[in-house]
Amino acid sequence: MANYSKQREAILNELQNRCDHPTATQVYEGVKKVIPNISLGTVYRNLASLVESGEILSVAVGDGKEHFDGDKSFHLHLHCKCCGAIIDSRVQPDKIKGIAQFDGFTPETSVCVVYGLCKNCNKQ
Amino acid sequence: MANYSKQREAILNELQNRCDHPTATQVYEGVKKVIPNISLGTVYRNLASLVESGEILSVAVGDGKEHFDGDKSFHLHLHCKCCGAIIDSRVQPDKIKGIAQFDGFTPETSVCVVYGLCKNCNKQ
DNA sequence: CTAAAAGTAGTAATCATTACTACTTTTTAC
DNA sequence: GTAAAAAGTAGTAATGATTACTACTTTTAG
Repeated sequence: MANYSKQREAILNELQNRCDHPTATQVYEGVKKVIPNISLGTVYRNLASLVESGEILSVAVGDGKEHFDGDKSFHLHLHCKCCGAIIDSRVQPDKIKGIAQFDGFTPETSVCVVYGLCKNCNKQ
Repeated sequence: MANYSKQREAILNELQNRCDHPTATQVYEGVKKVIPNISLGTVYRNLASLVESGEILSVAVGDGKEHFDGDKSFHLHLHCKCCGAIIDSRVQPDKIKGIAQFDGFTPETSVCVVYGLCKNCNKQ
């Protein structure tokens, strides 16, 4: 079977055993406890391939870093522009504008991105 | 009045006169036609302050660059993982999962981020 | 078992973004 | 209007996340 390595498995495990949205560096720090001499490049490569294969999600909030999420169920990400926290919210997407009353969060703007293949790239 | 400069005005203009989602560098290239010796740092600084003041939106799709959007009305961003295109869609957010039939786009995953202030930062 | 394929560690390079400094424009107070 | 303070800018250097590269190790397929 392709795509096996204990590094890849440890990275996926690390991500599924935590409920936050770590960056590549944070995943690296965590996995190091299991595989002390793992390389940061290996973490980046495997995270990218796990996103590609749909096993994890990539969350871009605009802080210059890519964050990763092991929870693939649909939920909103509340991003605090002050402290940088990323908070999960189970509010349905059609309620985005009325989100204020939930989670003690004051929303200002929201951006939704759907990932996939456009018409042209589909043909190829 | 604070916050005035012809550079800032030209940057806002550039963004509102195009219907795509340019990066800071692309905005820089465009504004250069009006103000040839504008500095890239000035573009970054003003884009950040325009986002801060809510005059434009920042769109992070996870390609390592920050994109900007002069259209503040709510709409989805369809991001093609193959060619990198960012396509606007007027599909309502509660229809995200049924988006396939629109726009000739094949969706795989979607991530929504709401920007604002969390409970703790609200208090300060 | 053994050669090809895939994956890895470690390091160097890339590139978007930010920081910094000396200079210019705008604002404010008289 | 004018002069000092405040805000903004150009240009360059620095930072930091991510990617590329190379020699080496592990896994897979026959």
